[in-house]
Amino acid sequence: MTRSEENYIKTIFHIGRQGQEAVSTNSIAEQMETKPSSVTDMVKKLSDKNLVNYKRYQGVSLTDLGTKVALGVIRKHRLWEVFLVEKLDFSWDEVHEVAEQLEHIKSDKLIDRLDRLLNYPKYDPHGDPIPDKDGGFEERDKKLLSEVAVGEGGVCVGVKDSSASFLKFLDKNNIALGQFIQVLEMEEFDGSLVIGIGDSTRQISHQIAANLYVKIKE
Amino acid sequence: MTRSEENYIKTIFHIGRQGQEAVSTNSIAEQMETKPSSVTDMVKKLSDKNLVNYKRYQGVSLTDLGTKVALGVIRKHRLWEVFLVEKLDFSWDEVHEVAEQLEHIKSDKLIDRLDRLLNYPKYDPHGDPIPDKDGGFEERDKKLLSEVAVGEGGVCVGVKDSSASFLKFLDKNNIALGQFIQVLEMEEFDGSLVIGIGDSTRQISHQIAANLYVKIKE
DNA sequence: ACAAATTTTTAGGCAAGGCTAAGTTTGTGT
DNA sequence: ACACAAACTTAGCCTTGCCTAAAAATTTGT
Repeated sequence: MTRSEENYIKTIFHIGRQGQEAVSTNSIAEQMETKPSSVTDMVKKLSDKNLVNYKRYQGVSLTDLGTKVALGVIRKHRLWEVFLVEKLDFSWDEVHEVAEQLEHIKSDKLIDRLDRLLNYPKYDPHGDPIPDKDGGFEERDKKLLSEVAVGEGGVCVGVKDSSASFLKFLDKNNIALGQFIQVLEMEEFDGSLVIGIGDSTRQISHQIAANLYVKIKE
Repeated sequence: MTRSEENYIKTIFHIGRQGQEAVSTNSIAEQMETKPSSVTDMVKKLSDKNLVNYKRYQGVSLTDLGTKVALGVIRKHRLWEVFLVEKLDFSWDEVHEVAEQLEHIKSDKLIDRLDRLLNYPKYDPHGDPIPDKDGGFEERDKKLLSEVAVGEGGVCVGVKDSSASFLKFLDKNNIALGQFIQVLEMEEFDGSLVIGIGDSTRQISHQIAANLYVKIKE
Protein backbone atom coordinates (compact mmCIF):
# COMPACT_ATOMS: atom_id res chain seq x y z
CA MET A 1 0.00 0.00 0.00
CA THR A 2 1.40 3.35 -0.96
CA ARG A 3 0.89 6.39 1.22
CA SER A 4 -1.48 7.80 -1.33
CA GLU A 5 -3.59 4.66 -1.46
CA GLU A 6 -3.82 4.65 2.30
CA ASN A 7 -4.96 8.24 2.31
CA TYR A 8 -7.70 7.54 -0.20
CA ILE A 9 -8.91 4.53 1.75
CA LYS A 10 -8.95 6.52 4.97
CA THR A 11 -10.87 9.36 3.37
CA ILE A 12 -13.44 7.03 1.86
CA PHE A 13 -13.91 5.45 5.25
CA HIS A 14 -14.45 8.79 6.96
CA ILE A 15 -16.92 10.05 4.39
CA GLY A 16 -18.68 6.72 4.37
CA ARG A 17 -19.28 6.89 8.12
CA GLN A 18 -21.44 9.95 7.75
CA GLY A 19 -23.79 8.76 5.05
CA GLN A 20 -23.47 4.92 4.87
CA GLU A 21 -23.96 4.65 1.11
CA ALA A 22 -21.59 4.85 -1.83
CA VAL A 23 -19.22 7.78 -1.62
CA SER A 24 -19.10 10.24 -4.51
CA THR A 25 -16.01 11.02 -6.53
CA ASN A 26 -16.50 14.72 -5.90
CA SER A 27 -16.70 14.41 -2.15
CA ILE A 28 -13.44 12.48 -2.07
CA ALA A 29 -11.77 15.04 -4.28
CA GLU A 30 -13.00 17.87 -2.11
CA GLN A 31 -11.91 16.25 1.13
CA MET A 32 -8.47 15.45 -0.22
CA GLU A 33 -7.98 18.76 -1.98
CA THR A 34 -7.45 17.07 -5.28
CA LYS A 35 -9.38 16.85 -8.57
CA PRO A 36 -12.20 14.44 -9.38
CA SER A 37 -10.27 13.05 -12.31
CA SER A 38 -7.43 12.08 -10.01
CA VAL A 39 -9.91 10.36 -7.76
CA THR A 40 -11.30 8.35 -10.63
CA ASP A 41 -7.81 7.17 -11.52
CA MET A 42 -7.01 6.08 -8.00
CA VAL A 43 -10.37 4.50 -7.39
CA LYS A 44 -9.82 2.25 -10.37
CA LYS A 45 -6.52 1.14 -8.96
CA LEU A 46 -8.06 0.46 -5.57
CA SER A 47 -10.83 -1.47 -7.23
CA ASP A 48 -8.29 -3.66 -9.02
CA LYS A 49 -6.74 -4.40 -5.66
CA ASN A 50 -10.06 -5.35 -4.17
CA LEU A 51 -10.04 -2.53 -1.66
CA VAL A 52 -13.16 -0.78 -2.93
CA ASN A 53 -16.34 -1.60 -4.78
CA TYR A 54 -16.63 0.61 -7.79
CA LYS A 55 -18.95 0.95 -10.74
CA ARG A 56 -18.55 3.85 -13.14
CA TYR A 57 -20.71 6.83 -12.20
CA GLN A 58 -22.05 4.97 -9.17
CA GLY A 59 -19.67 6.02 -6.47
CA VAL A 60 -17.42 3.92 -4.35
CA SER A 61 -17.51 1.95 -1.09
CA LEU A 62 -14.95 0.02 0.88
CA THR A 63 -14.75 -3.75 0.66
CA ASP A 64 -14.13 -5.71 3.85
CA LEU A 65 -10.46 -5.68 3.02
CA GLY A 66 -10.57 -1.94 2.43
CA THR A 67 -12.31 -1.38 5.73
CA LYS A 68 -9.65 -3.38 7.48
CA VAL A 69 -6.95 -1.28 5.91
CA ALA A 70 -8.77 1.93 6.86
CA LEU A 71 -9.14 0.85 10.47
CA GLY A 72 -5.46 -0.02 10.57
CA VAL A 73 -4.45 3.42 9.40
CA ILE A 74 -6.89 5.10 11.77
CA ARG A 75 -5.59 2.99 14.64
CA LYS A 76 -2.07 4.15 13.89
CA HIS A 77 -3.09 7.77 13.49
CA ARG A 78 -4.91 7.89 16.80
CA LEU A 79 -2.27 6.00 18.75
CA TRP A 80 0.36 8.43 17.51
CA GLU A 81 -1.87 11.31 18.57
CA VAL A 82 -2.06 9.90 22.06
CA PHE A 83 1.71 9.48 22.08
CA LEU A 84 2.27 13.07 21.04
CA VAL A 85 -0.01 14.41 23.73
CA GLU A 86 0.86 12.03 26.56
CA LYS A 87 4.56 11.55 26.04
CA LEU A 88 5.68 14.63 24.16
CA ASP A 89 3.33 17.24 25.62
CA PHE A 90 1.84 18.34 22.34
CA SER A 91 -1.48 20.10 22.66
CA TRP A 92 -4.52 18.58 21.00
CA ASP A 93 -4.55 21.12 18.21
CA GLU A 94 -0.98 20.32 17.16
CA VAL A 95 -1.12 16.58 16.75
CA HIS A 96 -3.05 16.11 13.55
CA GLU A 97 -0.53 16.96 10.88
CA VAL A 98 2.32 15.09 12.52
CA ALA A 99 0.09 12.05 13.01
CA GLU A 100 -0.80 12.28 9.31
CA GLN A 101 2.82 11.51 8.60
CA LEU A 102 3.37 8.95 11.35
CA GLU A 103 0.30 6.92 10.42
CA HIS A 104 2.07 5.65 7.30
CA ILE A 105 5.05 4.09 9.06
CA LYS A 106 5.01 0.39 8.33
CA SER A 107 5.79 -1.85 11.28
CA ASP A 108 3.32 -3.98 13.17
CA LYS A 109 5.71 -4.42 16.00
CA LEU A 110 6.13 -0.67 16.33
CA ILE A 111 2.44 -0.03 16.63
CA ASP A 112 1.82 -2.89 19.05
CA ARG A 113 4.60 -1.72 21.31
CA LEU A 114 3.42 1.86 21.08
CA ASP A 115 -0.02 0.68 22.14
CA ARG A 116 1.56 -1.00 25.13
CA LEU A 117 3.68 2.02 26.02
CA LEU A 118 0.54 4.13 26.09
CA ASN A 119 -1.31 1.56 28.13
CA TYR A 120 -3.79 0.47 25.48
CA PRO A 121 -5.76 3.70 25.25
CA LYS A 122 -9.33 3.49 23.96
CA TYR A 123 -9.73 7.08 22.85
CA ASP A 124 -7.53 9.65 21.19
CA PRO A 125 -7.02 13.23 22.43
CA HIS A 126 -10.17 14.38 20.63
CA GLY A 127 -12.29 11.63 22.11
CA ASP A 128 -12.38 9.48 18.99
CA PRO A 129 -12.19 5.73 19.57
CA ILE A 130 -9.01 3.83 18.74
CA PRO A 131 -9.59 0.55 16.89
CA ASP A 132 -7.84 -2.45 18.39
CA LYS A 133 -5.56 -4.78 16.46
CA ASP A 134 -8.53 -6.53 14.89
CA GLY A 135 -10.31 -3.34 13.94
CA GLY A 136 -12.86 -3.42 16.74
CA PHE A 137 -13.66 -0.26 18.66
CA GLU A 138 -16.18 1.10 21.10
CA GLU A 139 -18.07 4.15 20.00
CA ARG A 140 -19.15 5.93 23.14
CA ASP A 141 -22.78 6.86 23.37
CA LYS A 142 -22.62 10.58 23.27
CA LYS A 143 -24.70 13.55 22.31
CA LEU A 144 -23.96 16.87 20.74
CA LEU A 145 -24.16 19.57 23.36
CA SER A 146 -26.59 21.41 21.09
CA GLU A 147 -29.05 18.57 21.55
CA VAL A 148 -28.93 18.44 25.30
CA ALA A 149 -32.07 19.71 27.02
CA VAL A 150 -31.91 22.82 29.17
CA GLY A 151 -31.20 21.80 32.73
CA GLU A 152 -29.31 18.69 31.67
CA GLY A 153 -25.57 18.30 31.44
CA GLY A 154 -22.83 15.82 30.80
CA VAL A 155 -19.14 15.13 30.69
CA CYS A 156 -17.37 16.45 27.63
CA VAL A 157 -16.09 13.38 25.77
CA GLY A 158 -15.24 14.54 22.30
CA VAL A 159 -15.29 17.08 19.52
CA LYS A 160 -16.88 16.76 16.14
CA ASP A 161 -14.75 19.39 14.45
CA SER A 162 -11.13 18.84 15.39
CA SER A 163 -9.64 21.74 13.49
CA ALA A 164 -6.88 23.62 15.24
CA SER A 165 -8.93 26.81 15.37
CA PHE A 166 -11.84 25.15 17.13
CA LEU A 167 -9.57 23.34 19.57
CA LYS A 168 -7.70 26.53 20.38
CA PHE A 169 -10.99 28.25 21.03
CA LEU A 170 -11.90 25.53 23.50
CA ASP A 171 -8.56 25.86 25.26
CA LYS A 172 -9.05 29.60 25.56
CA ASN A 173 -12.41 28.98 27.17
CA ASN A 174 -11.20 26.23 29.47
CA ILE A 175 -13.30 23.58 27.84
CA ALA A 176 -11.54 20.22 27.85
CA LEU A 177 -12.38 16.55 27.70
CA GLY A 178 -13.50 15.17 31.03
CA GLN A 179 -15.11 18.39 32.14
CA PHE A 180 -18.71 18.53 33.27
CA ILE A 181 -20.82 20.93 31.25
CA GLN A 182 -24.33 21.94 32.15
CA VAL A 183 -26.78 23.61 29.81
CA LEU A 184 -28.35 26.46 31.77
CA GLU A 185 -30.21 28.41 29.12
CA MET A 186 -30.87 28.22 25.43
CA GLU A 187 -31.63 31.24 23.31
CA GLU A 188 -34.42 30.44 20.86
CA PHE A 189 -33.39 33.10 18.38
CA ASP A 190 -29.92 31.84 17.44
CA GLY A 191 -29.59 28.62 19.33
CA SER A 192 -26.80 29.95 21.53
CA LEU A 193 -26.41 28.45 24.97
CA VAL A 194 -25.48 29.56 28.43
CA ILE A 195 -23.46 26.78 29.96
CA GLY A 196 -21.93 26.11 33.33
CA ILE A 197 -18.43 24.71 33.63
CA GLY A 198 -17.10 24.23 37.12
CA ASP A 199 -17.98 27.40 39.00
CA SER A 200 -18.33 29.71 36.04
CA THR A 201 -20.84 30.23 33.26
CA ARG A 202 -20.29 31.10 29.61
CA GLN A 203 -22.25 31.97 26.54
CA ILE A 204 -21.47 29.83 23.51
CA SER A 205 -22.87 29.92 20.00
CA HIS A 206 -24.91 27.14 18.46
CA GLN A 207 -21.95 26.39 16.18
CA ILE A 208 -19.76 25.65 19.15
CA ALA A 209 -22.38 23.51 20.85
CA ALA A 210 -22.98 21.56 17.67
CA ASN A 211 -19.35 20.45 17.65
CA LEU A 212 -19.00 19.30 21.24
CA TYR A 213 -19.94 15.84 22.38
CA VAL A 214 -21.01 15.10 25.92
CA LYS A 215 -21.93 11.92 27.67
CA ILE A 216 -25.17 12.29 29.57
CA LYS A 217 -25.13 11.07 33.13
CA GLU A 218 -27.53 8.16 33.34
CA MET B 1 13.34 18.01 0.66
CA THR B 2 11.85 14.81 -0.62
CA ARG B 3 12.47 11.50 1.09
CA SER B 4 14.62 10.43 -1.81
CA GLU B 5 16.77 13.56 -1.71
CA GLU B 6 17.30 13.07 2.01
CA ASN B 7 18.40 9.50 1.45
CA TYR B 8 20.94 10.52 -1.17
CA ILE B 9 22.35 13.24 1.07
CA LYS B 10 22.60 10.87 3.98
CA THR B 11 24.35 8.24 1.87
CA ILE B 12 26.83 10.74 0.47
CA PHE B 13 27.59 11.86 4.01
CA HIS B 14 28.22 8.32 5.21
CA ILE B 15 30.47 7.39 2.31
CA GLY B 16 32.29 10.70 2.56
CA ARG B 17 33.17 10.03 6.19
CA GLN B 18 35.27 7.04 5.25
CA GLY B 19 37.39 8.54 2.52
CA GLN B 20 37.19 12.35 2.89
CA GLU B 21 37.33 13.12 -0.83
CA ALA B 22 34.72 13.35 -3.56
CA VAL B 23 32.31 10.45 -3.53
CA SER B 24 31.90 8.38 -6.68
CA THR B 25 28.65 7.87 -8.51
CA ASN B 26 29.14 4.13 -8.43
CA SER B 27 29.66 3.95 -4.69
CA ILE B 28 26.44 5.87 -4.10
CA ALA B 29 24.56 3.61 -6.47
CA GLU B 30 25.93 0.52 -4.80
CA GLN B 31 25.14 1.72 -1.31
CA MET B 32 21.60 2.69 -2.26
CA GLU B 33 20.94 -0.36 -4.38
CA THR B 34 20.14 1.73 -7.38
CA LYS B 35 21.80 2.36 -10.73
CA PRO B 36 24.57 4.84 -11.47
CA SER B 37 22.42 6.60 -14.03
CA SER B 38 19.80 7.31 -11.41
CA VAL B 39 22.47 8.71 -9.16
CA THR B 40 23.67 11.07 -11.84
CA ASP B 41 20.14 12.37 -12.31
CA MET B 42 19.63 12.99 -8.62
CA VAL B 43 23.05 14.47 -8.07
CA LYS B 44 22.30 17.10 -10.68
CA LYS B 45 19.15 18.01 -8.87
CA LEU B 46 20.95 18.24 -5.56
CA SER B 47 23.61 20.36 -7.17
CA ASP B 48 20.97 22.78 -8.44
CA LYS B 49 19.69 23.08 -4.89
CA ASN B 50 23.16 23.78 -3.57
CA LEU B 51 23.29 20.68 -1.46
CA VAL B 52 26.28 19.10 -3.19
CA ASN B 53 29.31 20.16 -5.19
CA TYR B 54 29.30 18.36 -8.48
CA LYS B 55 31.36 18.39 -11.64
CA ARG B 56 30.71 15.82 -14.34
CA TYR B 57 32.92 12.75 -13.97
CA GLN B 58 34.55 14.22 -10.86
CA GLY B 59 32.40 12.81 -8.11
CA VAL B 60 30.35 14.65 -5.57
CA SER B 61 30.75 16.14 -2.10
CA LEU B 62 28.35 17.80 0.32
CA THR B 63 28.19 21.56 0.63
CA ASP B 64 27.85 23.08 4.09
CA LEU B 65 24.12 23.17 3.56
CA GLY B 66 24.13 19.54 2.47
CA THR B 67 26.13 18.55 5.52
CA LYS B 68 23.63 20.30 7.73
CA VAL B 69 20.78 18.43 6.11
CA ALA B 70 22.65 15.13 6.48
CA LEU B 71 23.31 15.71 10.16
CA GLY B 72 19.66 16.57 10.67
CA VAL B 73 18.51 13.30 9.14
CA ILE B 74 21.12 11.33 11.06
CA ARG B 75 20.06 13.02 14.28
CA LYS B 76 16.49 11.96 13.66
CA HIS B 77 17.45 8.44 12.69
CA ARG B 78 19.53 7.87 15.80
CA LEU B 79 17.08 9.46 18.19
CA TRP B 80 14.34 7.23 16.86
CA GLU B 81 16.62 4.23 17.32
CA VAL B 82 17.11 5.16 20.96
CA PHE B 83 13.37 5.55 21.32
CA LEU B 84 12.69 2.13 19.85
CA VAL B 85 15.18 0.45 22.16
CA GLU B 86 14.56 2.42 25.34
CA LYS B 87 10.84 2.93 25.18
CA LEU B 88 9.54 0.14 23.00
CA ASP B 89 12.00 -2.62 23.90
CA PHE B 90 13.20 -3.26 20.39
CA SER B 91 16.52 -5.05 20.20
CA TRP B 92 19.41 -3.28 18.51
CA ASP B 93 19.20 -5.44 15.41
CA GLU B 94 15.57 -4.50 14.78
CA VAL B 95 15.69 -0.73 14.87
CA HIS B 96 17.35 0.19 11.64
CA GLU B 97 14.62 -0.33 9.08
CA VAL B 98 11.94 1.31 11.17
CA ALA B 99 14.21 4.25 11.88
CA GLU B 100 14.79 4.55 8.14
CA GLN B 101 11.14 5.39 7.85
CA LEU B 102 10.81 7.54 10.95
CA GLU B 103 13.82 9.69 10.05
CA HIS B 104 11.81 11.37 7.30
CA ILE B 105 9.00 12.66 9.48
CA LYS B 106 8.98 16.42 9.27
CA SER B 107 8.47 18.23 12.56
CA ASP B 108 11.11 20.09 14.50
CA LYS B 109 8.93 20.12 17.56
CA LEU B 110 8.54 16.37 17.41
CA ILE B 111 12.24 15.72 17.31
CA ASP B 112 13.09 18.21 20.04
CA ARG B 113 10.49 16.72 22.33
CA LEU B 114 11.62 13.22 21.53
CA ASP B 115 15.15 14.26 22.43
CA ARG B 116 13.83 15.52 25.77
CA LEU B 117 11.78 12.38 26.41
CA LEU B 118 14.90 10.30 25.93
CA ASN B 119 16.96 12.60 28.14
CA TYR B 120 19.19 14.03 25.45
CA PRO B 121 21.11 10.86 24.63
CA LYS B 122 24.56 11.27 23.11
CA TYR B 123 24.85 7.86 21.49
CA ASP B 124 22.50 5.53 19.68
CA PRO B 125 22.07 1.82 20.46
CA HIS B 126 25.04 0.93 18.25
CA GLY B 127 27.31 3.46 19.93
CA ASP B 128 27.15 6.02 17.14
CA PRO B 129 27.04 9.65 18.24
CA ILE B 130 23.82 11.64 17.94
CA PRO B 131 24.27 15.14 16.50
CA ASP B 132 22.68 17.91 18.53
CA LYS B 133 20.25 20.46 17.12
CA ASP B 134 23.10 22.43 15.56
CA GLY B 135 24.78 19.40 14.05
CA GLY B 136 27.55 19.10 16.62
CA PHE B 137 28.48 15.70 18.01
CA GLU B 138 31.19 14.02 20.03
CA GLU B 139 32.95 11.15 18.37
CA ARG B 140 34.26 8.96 21.16
CA ASP B 141 37.88 8.00 20.97
CA LYS B 142 37.67 4.34 20.39
CA LYS B 143 39.65 1.53 18.85
CA LEU B 144 38.74 -1.54 16.90
CA LEU B 145 39.13 -4.58 19.09
CA SER B 146 41.35 -6.08 16.40
CA GLU B 147 43.87 -3.32 17.05
CA VAL B 148 44.04 -3.72 20.78
CA ALA B 149 47.29 -5.21 22.07
CA VAL B 150 47.27 -8.59 23.77
CA GLY B 151 46.85 -8.08 27.46
CA GLU B 152 44.94 -4.84 27.01
CA GLY B 153 41.19 -4.46 27.15
CA GLY B 154 38.42 -1.91 27.04
CA VAL B 155 34.75 -1.21 27.36
CA CYS B 156 32.72 -2.09 24.29
CA VAL B 157 31.33 1.22 22.98
CA GLY B 158 30.17 0.55 19.48
CA VAL B 159 30.00 -1.58 16.37
CA LYS B 160 31.32 -0.79 12.94
CA ASP B 161 29.03 -3.17 11.09
CA SER B 162 25.50 -2.77 12.39
CA SER B 163 23.84 -5.38 10.22
CA ALA B 164 21.22 -7.50 11.94
CA SER B 165 23.24 -10.66 11.46
CA PHE B 166 26.30 -9.27 13.18
CA LEU B 167 24.25 -7.81 16.03
CA LYS B 168 22.44 -11.09 16.55
CA PHE B 169 25.75 -12.88 16.66
CA LEU B 170 26.89 -10.52 19.40
CA ASP B 171 23.69 -11.11 21.37
CA LYS B 172 24.17 -14.83 21.12
CA ASN B 173 27.65 -14.46 22.52
CA ASN B 174 26.66 -12.05 25.26
CA ILE B 175 28.64 -9.20 23.86
CA ALA B 176 26.91 -5.88 24.46
CA LEU B 177 27.75 -2.20 24.74
CA GLY B 178 29.17 -1.31 28.14
CA GLN B 179 30.83 -4.64 28.66
CA PHE B 180 34.50 -4.92 29.47
CA ILE B 181 36.41 -7.02 26.96
CA GLN B 182 39.98 -8.14 27.42
CA VAL B 183 42.24 -9.46 24.68
CA LEU B 184 43.92 -12.55 26.11
CA GLU B 185 45.53 -14.11 23.07
CA MET B 186 45.91 -13.43 19.41
CA GLU B 187 46.46 -16.12 16.85
CA GLU B 188 49.05 -14.96 14.33
CA PHE B 189 47.81 -17.25 11.60
CA ASP B 190 44.29 -15.88 11.11
CA GLY B 191 44.15 -12.94 13.48
CA SER B 192 41.52 -14.58 15.64
CA LEU B 193 41.41 -13.58 19.29
CA VAL B 194 40.76 -15.16 22.61
CA ILE B 195 38.90 -12.62 24.67
CA GLY B 196 37.66 -12.45 28.21
CA ILE B 197 34.20 -11.12 28.98
CA GLY B 198 33.19 -11.14 32.61
CA ASP B 199 34.19 -14.54 33.93
CA SER B 200 34.28 -16.41 30.66
CA THR B 201 36.54 -16.51 27.65
CA ARG B 202 35.69 -16.88 23.99
CA GLN B 203 37.38 -17.31 20.69
CA ILE B 204 36.37 -14.76 18.04
CA SER B 205 37.47 -14.35 14.45
CA HIS B 206 39.39 -11.37 13.16
CA GLN B 207 36.28 -10.34 11.25
CA ILE B 208 34.32 -10.01 14.44
CA ALA B 209 37.10 -8.14 16.21
CA ALA B 210 37.46 -5.76 13.30
CA ASN B 211 33.85 -4.67 13.74
CA LEU B 212 33.81 -4.03 17.45
CA TYR B 213 34.87 -0.75 18.98
CA VAL B 214 36.22 -0.53 22.50
CA LYS B 215 37.32 2.39 24.60
CA ILE B 216 40.70 1.74 26.15
CA LYS B 217 40.96 2.43 29.85
CA GLU B 218 43.47 5.27 30.28
C1' DA C 1 -40.07 13.60 -21.04
C1' DC C 2 -36.39 16.13 -22.31
C1' DA C 3 -33.06 19.98 -22.18
C1' DA C 4 -29.97 21.88 -18.96
C1' DA C 5 -27.01 21.41 -15.13
C1' DT C 6 -24.14 18.58 -12.62
C1' DT C 7 -21.20 14.82 -11.92
C1' DT C 8 -18.01 11.63 -13.51
C1' DT C 9 -14.94 9.73 -16.72
C1' DT C 10 -11.60 9.73 -20.52
C1' DA C 11 -7.71 11.48 -23.06
C1' DG C 12 -3.48 13.45 -23.08
C1' DG C 13 0.33 15.64 -20.37
C1' DC C 14 3.65 16.69 -16.65
C1' DA C 15 7.22 15.95 -12.80
C1' DA C 16 9.66 12.73 -9.81
C1' DG C 17 12.42 8.93 -9.58
C1' DG C 18 13.79 4.94 -11.45
C1' DC C 19 15.70 1.68 -15.47
C1' DT C 20 18.27 -0.03 -19.88
C1' DA C 21 21.13 0.77 -23.59
C1' DA C 22 24.22 3.50 -25.83
C1' DG C 23 27.53 6.99 -25.80
C1' DT C 24 31.60 9.85 -23.38
C1' DT C 25 35.33 10.61 -20.38
C1' DT C 26 38.85 9.15 -17.51
C1' DG C 27 42.35 6.12 -15.97
C1' DT C 28 45.52 2.11 -16.71
C1' DG C 29 48.81 -1.09 -18.55
C1' DT C 30 52.38 -2.03 -21.31
C1' DA D 1 51.47 7.02 -26.09
C1' DC D 2 47.62 4.76 -26.99
C1' DA D 3 44.25 1.16 -26.76
C1' DC D 4 41.10 -0.65 -23.68
C1' DA D 5 38.60 -1.09 -19.39
C1' DA D 6 36.12 1.09 -16.02
C1' DA D 7 33.40 4.86 -14.60
C1' DC D 8 30.19 8.12 -15.73
C1' DT D 9 26.59 10.48 -18.40
C1' DT D 10 22.95 10.90 -21.82
C1' DA D 11 18.87 9.48 -24.19
C1' DG D 12 14.74 7.50 -24.11
C1' DC D 13 11.28 4.93 -21.70
C1' DC D 14 8.36 3.39 -17.52
C1' DT D 15 5.23 4.01 -13.31
C1' DT D 16 2.94 6.79 -9.88
C1' DG D 17 0.10 10.37 -8.91
C1' DC D 18 -1.49 14.44 -10.26
C1' DC D 19 -3.50 18.02 -13.69
C1' DT D 20 -6.61 20.31 -17.60
C1' DA D 21 -9.83 19.99 -21.17
C1' DA D 22 -13.23 17.62 -23.36
C1' DA D 23 -16.67 13.98 -23.61
C1' DA D 24 -20.20 11.00 -21.52
C1' DA D 25 -23.54 9.69 -18.04
C1' DT D 26 -26.72 11.00 -14.63
C1' DT D 27 -29.78 14.00 -12.30
C1' DT D 28 -32.93 17.84 -12.17
C1' DG D 29 -36.36 21.26 -13.36
C1' DT D 30 -40.39 22.15 -15.49
